[in-house]
Amino acid sequence: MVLPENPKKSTMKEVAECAQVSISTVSHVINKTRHVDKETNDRVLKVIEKLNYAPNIFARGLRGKKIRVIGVIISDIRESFFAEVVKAIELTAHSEGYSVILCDSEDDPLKEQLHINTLIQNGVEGLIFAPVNNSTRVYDSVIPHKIKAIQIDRKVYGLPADFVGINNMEITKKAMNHLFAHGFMNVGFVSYQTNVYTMEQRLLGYKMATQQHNSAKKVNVKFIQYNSRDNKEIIKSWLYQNKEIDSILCGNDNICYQVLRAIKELQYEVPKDMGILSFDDSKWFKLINPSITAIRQPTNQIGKLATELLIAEIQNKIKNFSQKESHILNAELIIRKSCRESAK
Amino acid sequence: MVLPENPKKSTMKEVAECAQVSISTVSHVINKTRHVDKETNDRVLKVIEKLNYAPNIFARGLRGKKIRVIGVIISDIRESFFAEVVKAIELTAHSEGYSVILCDSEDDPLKEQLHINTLIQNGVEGLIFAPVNNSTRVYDSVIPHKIKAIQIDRKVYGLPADFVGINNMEITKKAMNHLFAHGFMNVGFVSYQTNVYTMEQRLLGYKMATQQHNSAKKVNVKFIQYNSRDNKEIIKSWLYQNKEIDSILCGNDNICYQVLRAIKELQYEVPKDMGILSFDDSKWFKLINPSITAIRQPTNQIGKLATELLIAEIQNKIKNFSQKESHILNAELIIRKSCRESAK
DNA sequence: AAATTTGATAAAAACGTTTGCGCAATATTT
DNA sequence: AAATATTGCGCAAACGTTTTTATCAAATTT
Repeated sequence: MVLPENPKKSTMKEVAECAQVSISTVSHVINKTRHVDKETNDRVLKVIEKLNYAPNIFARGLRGKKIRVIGVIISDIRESFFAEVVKAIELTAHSEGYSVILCDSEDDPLKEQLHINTLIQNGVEGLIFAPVNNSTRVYDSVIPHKIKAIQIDRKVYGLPADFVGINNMEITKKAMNHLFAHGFMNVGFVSYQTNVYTMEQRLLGYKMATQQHNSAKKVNVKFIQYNSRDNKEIIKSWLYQNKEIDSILCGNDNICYQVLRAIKELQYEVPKDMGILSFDDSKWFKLINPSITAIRQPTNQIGKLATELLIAEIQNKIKNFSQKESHILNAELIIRKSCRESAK
Repeated sequence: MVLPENPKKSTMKEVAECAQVSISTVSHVINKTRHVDKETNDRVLKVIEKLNYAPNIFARGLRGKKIRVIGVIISDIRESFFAEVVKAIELTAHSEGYSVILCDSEDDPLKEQLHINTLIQNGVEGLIFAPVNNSTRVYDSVIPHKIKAIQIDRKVYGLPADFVGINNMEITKKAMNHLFAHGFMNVGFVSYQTNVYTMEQRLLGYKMATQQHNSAKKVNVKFIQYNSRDNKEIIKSWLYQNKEIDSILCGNDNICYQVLRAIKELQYEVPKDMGILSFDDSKWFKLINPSITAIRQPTNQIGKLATELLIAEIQNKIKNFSQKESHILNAELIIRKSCRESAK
């Protein structure tokens, strides 16, 4: 391996000396912040190239310059939804010259608070996060630092942050009606217990659709813990105790996985004995037999839009500070074969 | 939302004034870097608490203090293998007080180089990366900055970085022998084309096992592009042109997905017409019918060990600089039902 | 009792940028 | 030709820490 000519980090001062100009001129050349004579400019650039110079980010940050780093806090990077969103965030951020610090909250408010604090201490210019719960308390620390923030997936009211997410209530209703239309009369809902508006909306959609369809029917919701190992067993006993349930709406692909395992062990057949419909369209849904009908969220769009909004706000290309908006994207129902006619 | 008492970022100077001590005393209290009178110490701490003071990371970094950020470069966070490894990296790093900047190289050497440069500019103390190819040229820029690095998954010789990965050749042989033992005579190998030692080892294992089993048999390898949309079709035509192939070893779960789709469209039956064995144990493998036999990599261990090694090196808790080690962990063959007796 | 050591803190010099201020020299207007 | 505007650039003061050196009293040793 060949070492570059100058093995130690060079500074602006060295560049200045080597190019026979003042430090300030070098700075202005780099930042294009005032006019510099073409000839001088080229000379400086050449020296920068030769010395392999790159500005010291700490000195820059200290002088109040933007350092182009954003923080992202999500529940768990292993969830396909978040992996896809983060991928889109990364791509968009990098294309605008921003780096991304990733944090998993694991839906733990304490971890969330901790991450917010470290991110702010690390000097991030902005934050994209999926709030753990409805408490605005956790975000108080963001305000005094004037950090811009965007909330994704889950929405908390009263937060000074735009929201990017989907039309949860409507798509849930649509999914429910799809189930009803195919003869499923008793839809159960399995989801993680999270105290956020998003979940409220889904529940509302679920309840409204159920009651609209047949007001006598009762709703049946099973909340499971995010990190619990017993979820399969819990679902099994729930199904065992609620024999009238003929179909399940799953809160995400991971939950659907647990549900499918439970169903398999109970030797129920999909869709004959049990209809399945899941939030988040895992690619594996296409391959499973029967293939799984799913609600596809526009993960790329969510990540891209959130990042674009954040960066626009950071760069003050944007409106009134106090007016925060919700950006509601459309989720899509992908119809496959797990919701055919029910036998019950 | 209640705003904290002091809405603007406070500085050390303010703390000093408020506590009636000098700035240096405050610094020493914070860093525990010299003895301070108990009473003074407590007073300073109380003021810090009250003013909600946190040190400015840029000023710190400028003075050469460690800032506890590491960079991670992997191919694509949406790949389950990397998502799991990154998760483990994050957990370990956070528990040691480090933050993680995430970058996807997308197996593009240019992006890799770009990311390395920005990470270094962002002042990361260390790097964990899955090299895109065998060229050491890309990493030259790391050396002069004295950034510690660990390579994971893929190994490049001559890089001044420890390696953490698995016993690729051995596990590949083991997988092949499992196929042979179940009557599959013509194993095809589908993988991404990457020019790294890891892949060479897998290929070697594949070839050695094939020739050891029956020296007359020829090897049959199909390389596909990482981001290509045509992979399913490419695999179909490859299988169409190589009718003798009775089983497939897949380079990862994503490839396995493409292979399974191709097979489904060709209306082959697994395992009767085609045996399947895949690197990377996706949770969905358990649910697919038939369930897929897979090579499980210890992703948590890989991420954890890599991070621990890196942090140990950063903190100089470690040995001779020039002596780099390979840490080879054991992958595991998870036997399921996609490799039963062949009918061919 | 003078000399030395120790203990506790303060003062000030870095670290490498950005940026407001100002000064020439040249070009343009009166 | 004098007055004014423009162009091109250097000087030096921040930014908020860490860390070396200095100070000054009290405690200990001679």
